[in-house]
Amino acid sequence: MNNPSNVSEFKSDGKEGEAGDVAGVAGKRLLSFFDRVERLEEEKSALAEDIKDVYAEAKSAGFEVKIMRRVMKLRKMEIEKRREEDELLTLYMSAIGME
Amino acid sequence: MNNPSNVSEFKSDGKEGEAGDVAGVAGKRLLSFFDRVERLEEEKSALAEDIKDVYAEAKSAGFEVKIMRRVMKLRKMEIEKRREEDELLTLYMSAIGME
Amino acid sequence: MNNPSNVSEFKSDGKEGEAGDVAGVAGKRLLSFFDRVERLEEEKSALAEDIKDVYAEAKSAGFEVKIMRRVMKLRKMEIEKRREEDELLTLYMSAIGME
Amino acid sequence: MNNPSNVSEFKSDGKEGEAGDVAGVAGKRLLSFFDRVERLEEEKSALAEDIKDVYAEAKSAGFEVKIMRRVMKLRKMEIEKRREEDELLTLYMSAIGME
DNA sequence: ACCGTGGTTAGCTTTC
DNA sequence: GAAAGCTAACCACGGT
Repeated sequence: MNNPSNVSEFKSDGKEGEAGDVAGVAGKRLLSFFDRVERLEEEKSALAEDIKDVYAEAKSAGFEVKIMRRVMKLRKMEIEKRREEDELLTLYMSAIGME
Repeated sequence: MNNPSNVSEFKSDGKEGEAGDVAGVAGKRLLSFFDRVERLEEEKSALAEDIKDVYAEAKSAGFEVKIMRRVMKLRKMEIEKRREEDELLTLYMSAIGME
Repeated sequence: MNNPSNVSEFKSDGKEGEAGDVAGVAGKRLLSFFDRVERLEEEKSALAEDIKDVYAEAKSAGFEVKIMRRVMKLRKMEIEKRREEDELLTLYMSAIGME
Repeated sequence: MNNPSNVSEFKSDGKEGEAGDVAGVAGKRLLSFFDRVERLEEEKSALAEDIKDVYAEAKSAGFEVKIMRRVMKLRKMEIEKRREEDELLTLYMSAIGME
């Protein structure tokens, strides 16, 4: 996309009026995307906070956060590995014509 | 914490029976922390997926994701900046006895 | 480092003469770092090329590159996992005072 | 390549004996490819380590790694640009019969 | 309060 | 031209 028609419609504030007044309907659409992303990121940050809180709680219960994080990482790696093995199997099978 | 009493109770599988059978109640507690973290991380990942989806949707609507991400970053910085300014303002005001 | 003494010595070409003429000896030192990095990156790129070549050779021998890459990935993950497990064990041991 | 004759010969461990005992010579060939790739990737990783080390050294000499990476990027782009210009020049020259 | 480390994300490269 | 894999920058956390 070398000369995208939507580019001129990017705007970051409302100085020229309501979003969309200038550039047409695209501004509104874009704004809606931004709002959705912003909302999702807020929720995501909240979850990150929650996770920190759990670790803090565990720490004050006498557990070592550093080790716990490692364990979690290992768990994740195991899940990943299993998933990868499954995918490989699928690949094999389709390669030899089974499905 | 040089010799934490709970450390010896870490275990990663159930070979010796239910968590806690061997090490007492701490193992159960620890396991519960792990599960809570895992659960939260799954939700967090799901949200990350959602965000990616929104960007993908925006892209197929003709917008440039790269630019959009920049805008989101700026938005975030502005919000952050405003928040800090407010805090500073509050500080000054309380310093001179206003509230 | 808020006001690093070396900053003014960054320069990317030789318009003002030999590196170091202006800023002193630091320019020469910096240039030497750049050259070393550049050399290493060239070697690295060459290896990436070699790897591509091997895959190409395997492909023309009738093997499926896609699957081969997956196998390599899995191999790598297994090695990583093992390493991670070892490190975790080390952490455990130091946590309970063994070494 | 829908039904490659070598596919059935993929195997990831040695349970059935030496690679190649079962599937013939192809297994050995494949294994050799894997080993070559693995070897090259190890060398590549080692170089990546070396590069990191150089940056670390530069950092402890008071330079800013972040800026240095930018400079390297620019250098690379310039080299690339020059190369492309040369190619274009060659093309033009051959187009008008010069060599 | 800073530094170092580790994890996440974005951009780039390469593949299909 | 889209999709995936790789690499490098960024950010946040924990430790000192």
